[in-house]
Amino acid sequence: MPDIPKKVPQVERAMERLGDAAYRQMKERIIRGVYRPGHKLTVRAVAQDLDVSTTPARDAINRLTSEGALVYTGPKTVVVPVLDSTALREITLTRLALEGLASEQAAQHGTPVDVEELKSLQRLINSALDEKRYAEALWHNKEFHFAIYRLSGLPHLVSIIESLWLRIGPSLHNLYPEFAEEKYGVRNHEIAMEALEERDAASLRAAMENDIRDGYRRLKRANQEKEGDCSA
Amino acid sequence: MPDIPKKVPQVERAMERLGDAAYRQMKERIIRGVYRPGHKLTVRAVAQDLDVSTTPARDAINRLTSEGALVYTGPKTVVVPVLDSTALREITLTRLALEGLASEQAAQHGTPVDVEELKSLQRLINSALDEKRYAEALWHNKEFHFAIYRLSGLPHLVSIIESLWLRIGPSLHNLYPEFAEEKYGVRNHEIAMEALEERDAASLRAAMENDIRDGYRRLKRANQEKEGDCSA
DNA sequence: TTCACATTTTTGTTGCAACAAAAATGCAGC
DNA sequence: GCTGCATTTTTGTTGCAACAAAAATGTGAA
Repeated sequence: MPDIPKKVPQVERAMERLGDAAYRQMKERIIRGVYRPGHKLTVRAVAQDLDVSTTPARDAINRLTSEGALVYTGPKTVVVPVLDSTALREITLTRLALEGLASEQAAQHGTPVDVEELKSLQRLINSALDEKRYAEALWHNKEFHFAIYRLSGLPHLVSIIESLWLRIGPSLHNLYPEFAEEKYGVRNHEIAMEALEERDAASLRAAMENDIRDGYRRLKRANQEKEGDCSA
Repeated sequence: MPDIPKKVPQVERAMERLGDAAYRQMKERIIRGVYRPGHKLTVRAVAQDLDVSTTPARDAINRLTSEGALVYTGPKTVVVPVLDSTALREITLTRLALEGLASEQAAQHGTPVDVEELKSLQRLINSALDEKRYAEALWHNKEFHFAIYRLSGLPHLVSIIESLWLRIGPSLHNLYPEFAEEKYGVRNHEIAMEALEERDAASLRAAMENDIRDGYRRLKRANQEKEGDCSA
């Protein structure tokens, strides 16, 4: 008898599986730019962070890795990916295609109720910006975009777009300190809402594409400055 | 390091983790349409199938699930998703955007060597079709497409396209019996190769889009017939 | 200092057992 | 035949420990 009966831990609550919860929380943190690009993630550290055992933590890390949200830099080291300017450009290109498509489709399904919801989200963005709660502004910005994309009625597309946001999320980290000297994309959002109201697919797509390009420039600049800091 | 120390990592070849191997094999089977849509997957069955313990099997299933390649139909049941005509259309729409983009970019980077490789792949497709080895033809067809997409130099984009193929893969299962009365997309492939040779981005994109649309029609028809069988 | 090497620590992986819950099965009663 | 309910079987989840391999650290020499 190699093993003595082990003490079995009982988990009373488990509506959501621990692995899923860990995955979801990690995902949210990555999209929010909580982790600095290059940050190393270890199974045990994540487990301790989220207060679960190693199994769900490893589960979450593996899932995020096979989605490209995390990457291997060595046989035993998973890190939050560092996007160079090439990768940033590539993802932006893909975002333009996908989020442009979603916007176009959304224009055909939007209702006045949806526009109201967007306006409400925009108010949240504005007040967060006014009070310099940039992380919150960024989060509401994400919700604004996805509220539109969901209107497309194309759930597969939306989930793929989400995986793209997962990849650029870490770059937002560099944005935090000196974020948003000017209002972040407010004008584009206003145009987008107007276009949605008028069911103008081309305009909505253009507005969203503009917003994406705008964010891209901001991100590129922030990353360049960051690289400058490191090499200097 | 020009000098080689005595403790050299002899086994330089990547020791693949069991979880990764399981994931990769499952992925390949799904893309190839080995599993019938609706097929239920259990941890223990997969483990026995791939001759690993439950941990790597569960790992693979979880990863595929969070990528959308498998879906939950109950709290404890993961199945190969059944695509209805709406979902099929949505994925095709997304494929057109993404694979169209990849094709355009590929046209700008293709070399004569690449064209030769494509021709060689096309020969494999043709001979497989001639000898009615349809599964093989389908596989080479996938390689043909991705050989082009990889020329785009956009690895993120390619990996996202792969996740889309993962979602339509199961539908290919319905295609197997009466597959390919006519030659599958041969004409489109020929045009694509010609366009690549001439670095004609628009033509290459058009050819690939045509191929996708062609496959879509075929798939739609096969699925309808399948549904007809079930309800009859 | 810097480099190379040996030692220690950290870390991912894997198999397994026990549990809880879902799915399958049996069975009685109609 | 079918339906509803209780029982049995199947199944996913989770924590854990042992192991191997990689990373970190220490050490000493030039």
